[in-house]
Amino acid sequence: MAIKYSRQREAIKEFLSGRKDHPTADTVYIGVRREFPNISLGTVYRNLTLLAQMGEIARINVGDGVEHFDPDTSLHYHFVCRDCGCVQDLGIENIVNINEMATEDFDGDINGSVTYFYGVCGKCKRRRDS
Amino acid sequence: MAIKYSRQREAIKEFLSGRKDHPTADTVYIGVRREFPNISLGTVYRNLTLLAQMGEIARINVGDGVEHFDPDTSLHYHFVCRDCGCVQDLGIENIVNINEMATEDFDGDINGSVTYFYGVCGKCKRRRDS
DNA sequence: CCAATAATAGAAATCATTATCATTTTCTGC
DNA sequence: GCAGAAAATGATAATGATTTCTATTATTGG
Repeated sequence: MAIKYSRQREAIKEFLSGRKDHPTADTVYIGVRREFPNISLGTVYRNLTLLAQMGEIARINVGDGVEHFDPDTSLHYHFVCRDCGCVQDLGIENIVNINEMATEDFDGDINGSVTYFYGVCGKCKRRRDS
Repeated sequence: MAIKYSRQREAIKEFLSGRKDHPTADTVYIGVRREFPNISLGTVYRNLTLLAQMGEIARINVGDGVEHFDPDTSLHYHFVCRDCGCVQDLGIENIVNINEMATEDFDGDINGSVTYFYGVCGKCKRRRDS
């Protein structure tokens, strides 16, 4: 099944491009509808899945029951606010040797890991203080 | 809303107790049905949520779309097999200073983190080799 | 331009989880 | 033990995110 161009897929890519807020499929849907008023939610899901498979975007599952999408596929870490649920990038370095550490005393192979951080984001923190 | 004893809740706790396979709600349901043939799946979910809130068990979300439950609430790490989907405990030490590391250059507060490891479990590895 | 094949919109289906509600259990004080 | 209040249950309906289905439309290579 060779992949063919689609304007909707381009619009989805364009919508995500440069974003730092890790939108959900529904957010993408609402956003892209400005340009394609009758795009289908199914089309959004299909293309997000396709783009993730092609490695053009990343799916991130932070445990809030909804899938988020990130145009930045480079290795970096995410923070999730327990107050507002926002998902932000963190500027820390790669956690060294973590996969190798984990492989000790384990009889399978470990080739990946994912770490999420939780707490209160700056905005919610300031709102609490006031 | 004071909590009252319930035989079903005890059976659920008993079923989980000592388990290392991190069952899902459905697995617990099927298991507990041996003793309570007409327990409701809703009751299972309600009690798993309750037990997790009370800190007697842990909910774990490894990104496979289903919630898993762990009677071991101590800090430890989990491995998820990309082949069979099984979830196993890992014997590694606490990843030092990870939350403090992450807090640098971040304007909110970080007070928790979760790390999952992915790969091929021992059983699937041996099956592949043969 | 045309046929083939992939992609779409819209809707229905699926799957995990939660909510509702009438009935049953548990518990507390007599 | 017993009554009554409160919580828990079972059965089922409802929800919400995601996937699948299908007839129609768009893309593409020749």
